[in-house]
Amino acid sequence: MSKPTIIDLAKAAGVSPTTISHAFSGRRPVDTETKERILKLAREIGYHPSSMARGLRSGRTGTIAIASSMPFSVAAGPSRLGFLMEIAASAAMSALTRNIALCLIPPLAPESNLASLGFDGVILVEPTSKDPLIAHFEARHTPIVSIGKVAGRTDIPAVDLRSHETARMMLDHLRDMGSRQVALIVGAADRTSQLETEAAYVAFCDEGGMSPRIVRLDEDGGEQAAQDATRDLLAASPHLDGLLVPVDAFASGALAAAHAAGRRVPQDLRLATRYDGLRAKLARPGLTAVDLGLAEVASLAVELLLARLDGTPANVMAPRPRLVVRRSSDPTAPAG
Amino acid sequence: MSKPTIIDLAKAAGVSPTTISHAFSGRRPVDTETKERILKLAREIGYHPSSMARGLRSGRTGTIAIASSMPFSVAAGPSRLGFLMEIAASAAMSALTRNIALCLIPPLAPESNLASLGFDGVILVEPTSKDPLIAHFEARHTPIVSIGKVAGRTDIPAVDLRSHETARMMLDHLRDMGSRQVALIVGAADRTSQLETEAAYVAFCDEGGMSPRIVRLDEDGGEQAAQDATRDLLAASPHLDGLLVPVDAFASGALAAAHAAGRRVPQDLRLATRYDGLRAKLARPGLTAVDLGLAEVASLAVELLLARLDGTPANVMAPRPRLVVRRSSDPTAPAG
DNA sequence: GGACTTTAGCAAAACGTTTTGCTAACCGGA
DNA sequence: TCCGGTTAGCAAAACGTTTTGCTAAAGTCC
Repeated sequence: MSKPTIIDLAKAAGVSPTTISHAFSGRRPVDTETKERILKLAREIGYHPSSMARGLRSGRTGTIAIASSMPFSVAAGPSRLGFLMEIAASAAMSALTRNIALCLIPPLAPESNLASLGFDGVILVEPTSKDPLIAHFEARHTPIVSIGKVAGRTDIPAVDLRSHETARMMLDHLRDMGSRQVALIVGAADRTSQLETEAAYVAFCDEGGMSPRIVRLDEDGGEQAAQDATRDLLAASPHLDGLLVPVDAFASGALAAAHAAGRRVPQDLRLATRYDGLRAKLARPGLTAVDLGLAEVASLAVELLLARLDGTPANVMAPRPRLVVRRSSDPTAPAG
Repeated sequence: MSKPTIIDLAKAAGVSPTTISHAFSGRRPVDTETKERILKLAREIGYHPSSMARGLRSGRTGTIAIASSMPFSVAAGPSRLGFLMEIAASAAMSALTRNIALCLIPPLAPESNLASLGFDGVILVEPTSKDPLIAHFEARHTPIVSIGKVAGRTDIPAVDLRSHETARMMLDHLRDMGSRQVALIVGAADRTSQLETEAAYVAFCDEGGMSPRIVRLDEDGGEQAAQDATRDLLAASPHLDGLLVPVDAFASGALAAAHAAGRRVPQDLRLATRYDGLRAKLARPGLTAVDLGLAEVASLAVELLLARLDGTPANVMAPRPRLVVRRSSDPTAPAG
């Protein structure tokens, strides 16, 4: 006996398929007693409406996707995985409560294979402005929303990650803790979070009369690249006493370089990073970081996408970021 | 202009829909020249076959799911997230190369909402033998494969994680490094990996004339529970000089407790854990762990599920686990 | 130059829903 | 008794594919 269809159920209940459909969808009134009989019977024979047949009729697959185009070494390596997956897990929950399945599009998915899959919409995590995934889905008329605004693309609804505010919060904190010469180590891609961070940093330097020192690293390089760059930076600029390193993998590398160079953290050199993931928590000393409220960000992104599917998109703000102070910047912070 | 259908393309190419279908699927020969014309035209007008229509006809959704029933605090908290997500990311890649989408079923998904989603099959990550997810999908006739065998369920095709071998490898290593009294701290659920680890441990103790000392912890407790339990354990058994702690979150806690109790790791107390994730790498000292080859495990699971869908399931072995020795057990291991 | 086989393609019937009229029965009011 | 309105339900047409026979036309063999 294969899966029962709406016809089987209709026969069993002695009504027409139409009535079954209405009983489930509620789009037309059905006699209460009949409806209950139908639902009970459905449970008994194990009937579940076929998502494909429904989708074919309604034009929706009931499936959305989430993707990040980060380089694989950053995205799938341990460093970025946390960030992306923390979002994905929350988004999946959020979607599921609306009877929508969330698919994972792995980084570097060969475009050709994406083609045949049908998603109602897609969430892009911090795409760059020229991201191939944007082009891909736009060509396919798949609605996009992004987590983090896309530079120059105001037409893509986004959850604003407040990166300017986040950066400013960290910089002010470093200053309050005593740093007078802060450098910035950042990824080279033109993600909005990095652009806004740079802007906030330049403004910060301006106000404090510092000369800005920005190091841009290829995201592919990961921890090791950051360690090398930081070694050189510290050698060239011995007066540095603060380091803003938004990418957590880079922060790990910077911390290692600081140790190697004999700088005491946080006494000689204060460090802060953006994503408050496992890396920040487990580093010694723990890395001062920012709680971005990713669970809520993910929920907002799902809601935003659904709103977009219904034709009423409206940009939305991430929850206010919250500084998590640890020993990498504040010697009085609790250990652990 | 809405999405072009096979009919539009057929008209444009001056052939019947049948021919289009064959041109794409290759199930019947089509004149090479005609086929090329069709494919070219398809690209031009932006035709993509509808996955739903296809699915409706063929009975496949082209979507598989991956789920873990780990308690949320363990699964979605930073501790287990790495393990699950490392698998999920690889599985997604693997599925995508076969034109299949991988959906994420978040831990603790309310069953009611799972109901309406149609998956061709599902991969369960280390389910317990009485896992509600198993019951759920079996009731729905959704084919299941699991990563890690399911105790008492030889009918569920599984990727054998070789947990007995893995445990033995770690125990032998601890002995070789000088441990004479090794305790085991393990999760309380009846996952095969834990059962096999216990069995291996008991056999190991037997051979070496040790009296086994097993602490079973509720997986919900996370790092803190492990820290508390380890504190008590070390106080009660001061002669302990080795600790096998397969769950990496527990291992973090155990390490903290060891430090707090003034035990030097690895000189007084050697420690090993199973999953070689961020935790093991970042701990100080680094935790000796096992490279389980999760990327390959995930691929195997996808292949296994696909084989099961085609009716030819056959259990399969994970790649041979590989010990990653770090300072938590071997003082001569390289730092970092 | 027949009798086969191969090749290239078409028509039509599924697949399991949702949606859109439509009908028949019933109700209350005038 | 008739009329408008409500209620409960049905029949049939989509939705966009894949699949199964079928038909011509062309090639192959003796």
